Amino acid sequence: MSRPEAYPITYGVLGLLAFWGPMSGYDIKRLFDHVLAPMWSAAHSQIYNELRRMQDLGWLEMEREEQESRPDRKVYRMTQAGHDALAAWQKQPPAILQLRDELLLKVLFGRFAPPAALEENLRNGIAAHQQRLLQYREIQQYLPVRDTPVQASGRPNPYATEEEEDLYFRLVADFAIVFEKTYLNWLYDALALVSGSLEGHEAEE
Amino acid sequence: MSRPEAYPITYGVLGLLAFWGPMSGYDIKRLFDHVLAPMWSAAHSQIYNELRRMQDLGWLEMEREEQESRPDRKVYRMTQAGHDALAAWQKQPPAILQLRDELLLKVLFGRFAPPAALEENLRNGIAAHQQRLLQYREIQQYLPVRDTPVQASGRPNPYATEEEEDLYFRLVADFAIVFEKTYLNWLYDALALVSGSLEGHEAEE
DNA sequence: CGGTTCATGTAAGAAGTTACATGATTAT
DNA sequence: ATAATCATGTAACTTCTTACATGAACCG
Repeated sequence: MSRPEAYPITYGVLGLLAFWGPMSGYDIKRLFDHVLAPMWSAAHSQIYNELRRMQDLGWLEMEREEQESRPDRKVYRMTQAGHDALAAWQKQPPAILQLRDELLLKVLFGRFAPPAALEENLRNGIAAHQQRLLQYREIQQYLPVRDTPVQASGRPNPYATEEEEDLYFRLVADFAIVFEKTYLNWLYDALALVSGSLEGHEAEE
Repeated sequence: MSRPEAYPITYGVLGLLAFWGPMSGYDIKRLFDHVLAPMWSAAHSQIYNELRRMQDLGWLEMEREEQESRPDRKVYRMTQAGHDALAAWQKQPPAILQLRDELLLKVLFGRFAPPAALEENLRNGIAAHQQRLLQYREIQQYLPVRDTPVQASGRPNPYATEEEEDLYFRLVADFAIVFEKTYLNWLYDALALVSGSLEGHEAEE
């Protein structure tokens, strides 16, 4: 076991299955887009790969649901080995975050940017991150609550607002929001320094 | 030109060459580790690949410096095409940041963690990011200033403290610091919620 | 005597993106 | 009409990490 058999993205998929119960790759892709992205995105191709990988590892079982006029749904369900793997992953130390932000890289070498270019990139960054902040605030209001009990063939219900709330989802949503605020405030400052313009803005508390 | 011929990491290397003047892959690796990491790290193998790629693109010229008892140094120098490429890159819109933080993922699925595991991961995260904050504060005090004029065979001097300071390096260093502070404060809160312990800490202003 | 620095590279694998591919249904 | 949704997959490529490989010099 010197090389790991699974990777962060694998456990992202596994965690969603653990939380919401059995579902198809297509369902997982939608959850990824709503719950994990933009924190951690995944293409559908990658999700299907991870599902097959975990099936091979014995962490998931697949059941084919036949449908008329549409491709069969392949519904994946965790095995005991899958639950064990998820818990074992939680005991391993995570890699330390690398930001790898292209905008930051462009600012770093801003000395070599045509004057208008950096300013435009900063403005676009502000627009994009303002939108994200709004997105996160919406997610925060509709925090996911799993169906209880989870049913075999039931579709996941990511946006139920009643029942118990998950402390951990709340924590991560909070982080996403403070991060975006911090980033936005820095972007405003950077833009002001670069362009010497811009008066009022609205990210800080 | 539907597919790009170069990528963020390519311009990371190119920007360092633009700033500090001609140097070898080995020199660039050291600069990466001090200036860009932990914001954006690169293995030496990757840097050597990027150098060859850019040489093929005509963005760099290589000159071999012979040495006794050591492998030759290959010193890379930017061409006009290289300068043009760097400026052109600055005009392209950057990809929006994805955090992809494994610790965040583990917190998100904290419900499936053995109680002590999450707490330990949070504590280790705090230690790691405290160390980073210190690192960034040191870097901030020794902000890089390029040699003027840049000399053909001169070794780069990343830690000169006299002469003009670069506004953009300062901006990025500032961001790194506010980011680490924000993250640390969140980690403290998360740990407090998860473990119900921990009184005093020292990241907030 | 052992570890770090100097200096370069190859190879393999794992991670992630984008494009290609199909085809019916449903909503605007 | 046409776009989005449902539903799955393959292929190609880029990105990034880790391991393998060599070998002298220098510092403690």
